[in-house]
Amino acid sequence: MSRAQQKERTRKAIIEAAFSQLSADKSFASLSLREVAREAGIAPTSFYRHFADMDELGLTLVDEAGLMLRQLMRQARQRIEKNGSVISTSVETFMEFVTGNSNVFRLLLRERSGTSAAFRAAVAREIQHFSAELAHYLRKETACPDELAQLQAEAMVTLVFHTGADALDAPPDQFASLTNRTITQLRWMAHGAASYGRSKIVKA
Amino acid sequence: MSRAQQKERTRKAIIEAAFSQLSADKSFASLSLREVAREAGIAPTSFYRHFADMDELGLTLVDEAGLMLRQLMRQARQRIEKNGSVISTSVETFMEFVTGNSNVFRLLLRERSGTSAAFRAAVAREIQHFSAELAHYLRKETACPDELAQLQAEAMVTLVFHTGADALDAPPDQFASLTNRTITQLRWMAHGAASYGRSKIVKA
DNA sequence: ACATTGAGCTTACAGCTGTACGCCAATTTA
DNA sequence: TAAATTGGCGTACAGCTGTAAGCTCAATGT
Repeated sequence: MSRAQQKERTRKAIIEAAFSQLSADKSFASLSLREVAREAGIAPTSFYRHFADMDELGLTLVDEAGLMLRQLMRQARQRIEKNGSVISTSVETFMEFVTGNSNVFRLLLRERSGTSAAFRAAVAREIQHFSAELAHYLRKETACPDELAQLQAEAMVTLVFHTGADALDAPPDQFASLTNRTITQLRWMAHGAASYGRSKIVKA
Repeated sequence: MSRAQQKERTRKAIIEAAFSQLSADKSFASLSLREVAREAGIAPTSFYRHFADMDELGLTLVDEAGLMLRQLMRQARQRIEKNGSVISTSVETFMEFVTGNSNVFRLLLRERSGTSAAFRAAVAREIQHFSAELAHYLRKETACPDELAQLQAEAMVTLVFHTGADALDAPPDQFASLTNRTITQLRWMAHGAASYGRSKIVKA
């Protein structure tokens, strides 16, 4: 095996080790370099051949998580084109992501309000992409001005994210209920934005 | 000074020390018993005379934060009775709380998705009180069924909390904009819940 | 063929952590 | 007044942490 290949392989092993150690009881902040190295099967000091410090690894994890979020969006896009309903499809797809990649979601959820400004910014950027994409669909569907669509999308993403967080602590038999409640909230949002926008235009 | 008084005093000192060490870069999880004891002016081992461990202190802090949230609600209630507008008054009052007690808000924000299930539950309980109170007002104002009011209130609280979190990283000159955006979102929510509820009844 | 590179290792150290143990001294109780 | 209680202290220890220094040795470059 080539040298570069091998290096990339252990780099992936480190990333994989870090992700696998995240859990409901263990955040990235509570991970130690030594723990990660142990899990990855390398000596503690070998860690430095790949990352300058844990922060650099953390940012890589957030990027990785962001990548998964994009894949999720692609998946949702396909479903929307088949299914038609933007809201329910988006929420359901997102909930599948949360339950299927709960540690990845937890990372985003926690670092969004974590102690590192760089982490917070990185997560915010990823979420921003997410809501921009949603705004795009809302614009297509409701033909409302860009700014309104963006504000609407941000609210929706906030609500969906929050529901995802709730799902992490809820028994699985409540997932359907959580999903439906959220769909209702988003529908209200869509209705409200549409009618309130119109009434504002009428008033003006 | 009586023994009990003195004990209560150092207990408060510990709590105060913990709160004062929280910041944008330091979460409760990254606080050490020794640091807190140092700040409180006692020996590390004396800490145990007041709390079994850091977790117990943490739960006390969350309770304390919850108390402040209740005070905030009382304040908002008074303002609403004078001012009249539930939504804008609530949002503005909340934003004042966030900027004036940012470390307290940060505690709630972070522990809401933290690594301790007990902490998460404690924070969820406090927020639940908050949204129940808001639901009460929504019911009075829009005369909608309890369940709808509750769901609506939860969405609103979610949105307001999220804006509070954003405010922590935003320059102060954007607070007004953040506040207004949120107010718009909540108005949409209220409009949507009202009209969608009606249309559902009409359909049935 | 030889020199260079670099991923990974071992060893080592200083600094921090939580907390067990036992003492002191002042308040409280009997 | 004597005894008991208890908040606070100092000492001590084991366990963890990040990381510096230097070695090995296989892949790479010339």
